Amino acid sequence: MGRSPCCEKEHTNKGAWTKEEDERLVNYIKLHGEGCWRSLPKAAGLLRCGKSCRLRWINYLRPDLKRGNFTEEEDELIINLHNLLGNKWSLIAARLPGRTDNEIKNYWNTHIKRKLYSRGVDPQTHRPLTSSTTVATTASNSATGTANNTSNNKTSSDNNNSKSCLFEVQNYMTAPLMQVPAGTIDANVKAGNESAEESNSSSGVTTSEEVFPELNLELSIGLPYQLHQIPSINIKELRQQPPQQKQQQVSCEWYGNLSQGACLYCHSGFQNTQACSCKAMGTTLTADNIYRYYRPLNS
DNA sequence: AAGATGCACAACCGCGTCCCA
DNA sequence: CTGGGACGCGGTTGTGCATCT
Repeated sequence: MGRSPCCEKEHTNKGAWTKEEDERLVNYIKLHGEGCWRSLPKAAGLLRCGKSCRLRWINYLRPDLKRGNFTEEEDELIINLHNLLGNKWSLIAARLPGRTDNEIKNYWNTHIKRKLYSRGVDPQTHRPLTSSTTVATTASNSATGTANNTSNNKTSSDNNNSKSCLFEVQNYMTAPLMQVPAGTIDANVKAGNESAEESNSSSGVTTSEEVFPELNLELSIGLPYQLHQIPSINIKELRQQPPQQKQQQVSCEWYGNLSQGACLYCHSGFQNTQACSCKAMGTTLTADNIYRYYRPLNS
């Protein structure tokens, strides 16, 4: 059974937004706030579907967006986060203030992939572009074996790699966070690849229980200043909660359901064990601990 | 100067998830 | 429990601009 269309396509504009449309959208959101995207176009006098309005606002018109080129620091952060999270652009964007998932995704595809190839690193697996890789990665690397052809990488192997990456993260997360040294990615890559390849070459098979030492478990990755910000959880759903429920629901699990915040553990499918420190802390997040795991976009 | 090609990025599309009646 | 609406995400496409030939 098909889904009903999000809008009446014959009565909506498509393509590039005009300045007037932008102004209408911005003015409306300034007055009424975000949300209720389906009804927004009509209320704002726009011949657009709600989805299009939402995208235009989030990716282009939002006042807190950072303009201009990515810094070297941001580059490295994106690479590290991609190593951890795979193609979870929204999660990555949540760690980069002022950047959108779409922007990061585009930047990844146009710049960072090339940068990694030039370093001899496979952008999907974050491993050296050599043929001596593990059995587990052989299938995916067969596509990346044509390292110069990025378009060839847009195959199902990409998906497999993303899933594989997340799966690896999940495996890692079975270890308590504090037992993992907060080393740098570079150091871990250097030390880890050798041991990983060594163990793989001896066994010949990568099992789901094996770990991948090059992954950096320092989950407080982020631009430094945001770690000290006091978050302002100004989310629609939170406002709608009865007052007595608010504190109780500011929990890891609760926030894990919101795309605007990101618990790296929960979003990676990790639940209900000691490694998920935000759960272990109890149900209340504090200003001290929240930024280890979350960065609400509208903070 | 003009067409071809490549690049960057805005925008679209389809699907998954959540929530509620 | 179930079906449908709304939203968000990731992949893909379209388009304008820059560079090359």
